[in-house]
Amino acid sequence: MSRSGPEARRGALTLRDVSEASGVSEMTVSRVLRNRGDVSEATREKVLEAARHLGYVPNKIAGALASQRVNLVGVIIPSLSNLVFPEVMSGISEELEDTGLQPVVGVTNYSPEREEAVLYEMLSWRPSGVIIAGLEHTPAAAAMLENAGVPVVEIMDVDGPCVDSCVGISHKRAGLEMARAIVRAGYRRIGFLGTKMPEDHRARKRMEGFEAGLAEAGLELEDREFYSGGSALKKGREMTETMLTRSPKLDFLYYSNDMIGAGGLLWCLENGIDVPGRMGLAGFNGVDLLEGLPRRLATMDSCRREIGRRAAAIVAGRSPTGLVGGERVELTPTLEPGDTIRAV
Amino acid sequence: MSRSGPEARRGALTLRDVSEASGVSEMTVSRVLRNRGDVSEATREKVLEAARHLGYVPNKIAGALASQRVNLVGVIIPSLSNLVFPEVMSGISEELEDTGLQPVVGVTNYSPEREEAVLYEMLSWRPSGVIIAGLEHTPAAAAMLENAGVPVVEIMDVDGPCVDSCVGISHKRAGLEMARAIVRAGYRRIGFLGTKMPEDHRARKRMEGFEAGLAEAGLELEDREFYSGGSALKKGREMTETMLTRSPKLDFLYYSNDMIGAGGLLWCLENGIDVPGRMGLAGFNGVDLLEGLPRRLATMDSCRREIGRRAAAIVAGRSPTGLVGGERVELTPTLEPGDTIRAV
DNA sequence: CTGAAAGCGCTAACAA
DNA sequence: TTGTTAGCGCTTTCAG
Repeated sequence: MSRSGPEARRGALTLRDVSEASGVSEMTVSRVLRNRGDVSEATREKVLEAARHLGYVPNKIAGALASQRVNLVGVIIPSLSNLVFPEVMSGISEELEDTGLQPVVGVTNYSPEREEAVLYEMLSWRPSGVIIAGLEHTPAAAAMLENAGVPVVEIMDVDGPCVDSCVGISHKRAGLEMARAIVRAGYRRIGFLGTKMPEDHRARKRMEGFEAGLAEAGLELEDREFYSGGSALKKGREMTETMLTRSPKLDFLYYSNDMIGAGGLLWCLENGIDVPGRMGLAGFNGVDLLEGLPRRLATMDSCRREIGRRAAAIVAGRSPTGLVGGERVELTPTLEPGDTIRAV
Repeated sequence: MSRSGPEARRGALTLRDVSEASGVSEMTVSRVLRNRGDVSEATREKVLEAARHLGYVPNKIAGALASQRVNLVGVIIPSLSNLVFPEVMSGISEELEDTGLQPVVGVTNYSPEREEAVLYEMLSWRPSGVIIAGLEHTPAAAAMLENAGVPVVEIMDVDGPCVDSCVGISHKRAGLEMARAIVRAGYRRIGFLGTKMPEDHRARKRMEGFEAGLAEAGLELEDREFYSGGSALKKGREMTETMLTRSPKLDFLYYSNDMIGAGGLLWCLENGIDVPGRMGLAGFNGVDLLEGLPRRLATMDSCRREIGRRAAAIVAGRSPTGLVGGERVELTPTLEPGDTIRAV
């Protein structure tokens, strides 16, 4: 409340204030504050002292306008409550740490229209790069990405064309591999449980890949169940009960994410179902929550942190490949069979 | 890659480009694009058409510098993986939705130094307001907040003095109430399990309040255990086992968050411990994951979404109180006894 | 309803 | 090593 001290004035402090207080020209003050160019130690001290004393905070808006450089990287993701995306963010932050770049997050709630709006808003701040989840965008959003004039990295998914660079895994392949492992383990009557969201393209691709994998063995999904909203763990239970009531002969349940898979696992154990003997289970993502469950749910690691790191490296111009854009990085998720798939 | 179309040029499009393309002055183009001032329908159409055609994205940096207004609200939180903070973010986003303001997140990883740095960075973009978790800051950070010249809302906690406004719950009180409920239910030999982080002031305050509540009944904590890092669910299990091995006579375990509490619950159930008869359990936060567990863990709702909403309302100048800063909003968490505290 | 001029606070480029 | 001069792209203000 106080607004006291030397800063009690309309508007924030400017370089000029520091310049006057230190008796050094604005330009030199600017240099000191940016550690640019040669400045004598004496002057440097004077300036720093004055700036500190006044409590000067540089105006990056003006700086950015003048220098045409913005140390921001826009990161556009569907959700923060998904658990997966905060991990991607960690990877990005880690990699950006000592580059001087700062991530700025925008959340779309899996809505293409929100994505378009968020992207527009971000680009209007002229960031140094954009990292955006997914390969599917509205035409307008795609056009913006196309014309952004800065590195654009589409992450999470590599099943499709990308605007500039992409880093992710093939969700089709992930589904396919899981299906093969399941078939190999001898399961034959398989159900799928997932999200209802039509905009969750990656979950959709996993299911498609999964079905393709089953098809190789002449199998088809025997049942499906979808949910939206609410506690995923609870939904996992409920869906599992629903499905097994409807299709009691199933011997495997493939969940589109670990959280509902965990719910299903708990339900099966409580109901005395022999897992993985009578019933096999698998999820997707490799979240660390699984480590605390009574049994380790089979899953497939989605390489989230690594995806974040690699994407950030590209934006920061530090990609190990040395390329400057137009990169396509496909990471390989590892199957973690856990305790819920029979050993072959 | 392509950089094709009318935008294939160095640097991004400017108002001038739209002006030239539409034959309307820059000033009027600006008015159209901001819906400001009266513009004839004909002119408006021409401008919009040209802007759309070119793919013009306004430069907010220049706009902000000229207008001295930035539609950004800085939000500074300790972590994104904590589950709690994404929910606060949702509350903030919801409330800001139709205000024209946009939240920008900064993450501190519970480090005061990081907080200071993140705050500095944010303020250098001259946001319209700041929402920051916690009441404890470095002196420099406190000074920056003090002199920010915009609304500052400290959230999550109200146990202490705040710079401008604050919205949260009393964690001391939360701990106190929980202790009373536990004592009332007849438990007497109580252990505490929590995070090791010395910078988690709210967890610390809950523990202090909890001990004060026990003291009212002439009780003391009989044992404590702390963790850091790793899967919280798993840590909850491990700590529970450790503690019950060390102090087998305990009859209640109070966890500093729901996730480790859930781990503890699972461990107890698997080990045939009668919950809540032989052993009572409680966590904190009221996360919806609890709904999917075999038994409902006792917890206390931390009002996260509401905290986000109220804080955002203050920043947006929409607070129901009509005050302009200097507000102190204490929310009241509700105790949810679940199935892990004996009925009285 | 539309336009011209001035300048937001800073930095690039050049001069001293 | 330091200072001066021009803007960055937009909006404010004021004049038509």
